[in-house]
Amino acid sequence: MLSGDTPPNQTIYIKNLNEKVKKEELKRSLYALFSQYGRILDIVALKTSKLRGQAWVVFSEVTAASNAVRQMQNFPFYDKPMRIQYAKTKSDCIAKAEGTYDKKKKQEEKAERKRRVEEAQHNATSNGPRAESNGGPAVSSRPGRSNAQETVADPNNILFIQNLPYETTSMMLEVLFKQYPGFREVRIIEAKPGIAFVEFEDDIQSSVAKQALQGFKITPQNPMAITYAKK
DNA sequence: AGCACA
Repeated sequence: MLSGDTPPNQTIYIKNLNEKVKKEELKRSLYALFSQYGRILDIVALKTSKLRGQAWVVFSEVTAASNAVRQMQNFPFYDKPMRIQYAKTKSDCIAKAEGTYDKKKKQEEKAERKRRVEEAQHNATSNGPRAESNGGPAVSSRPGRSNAQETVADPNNILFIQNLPYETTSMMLEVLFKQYPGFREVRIIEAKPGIAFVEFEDDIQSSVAKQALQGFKITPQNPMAITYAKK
């Protein structure tokens, strides 16, 4: 069964984003990463409790969105694999451009959403013999075993770089990575084009570089995918 | 997990 069950839309909806990243930086990075698929008209990201960790990227073409959904699916971005779907509704900026944007209708929808939230809250508090929130044993079941985070490698002072263009040299990578403190060396594997290992002194320093260069494009087709090397 | 337009 396919998981992306929403019909194509020129806007993509991204979740599982790293919530620690500041909004402006997040937008910039998303722009850098996704502009390779087409013209981006808008990026929406809110940090409200309900909307943090999510973003909408509006493309000028549905085909661009489709490629982005497929090709960037699970792309490691700020240490977390992106989950990408088509947006459920048309973005305001599109409706505005089409002249179909109806401000009044929009306000009604917003008021309606708000109403429903308040109603739900009202039901939760005033009404019914609901179990109150003071009795819970605070389910902090962290069962010693790491329950399968789908093979995301633990932090490591060595980074594993994928999706490099064939013509990448270790010198090119060195220029990029040595701007970050703790840089030690680059190792490219002649027999395996497209990948490289970059070593730092410790995993804090490697993490900084990893985050900074995640998605960096040596060519427009090659956003780097950086993960920690396996131990 | 969570679909908005600060």
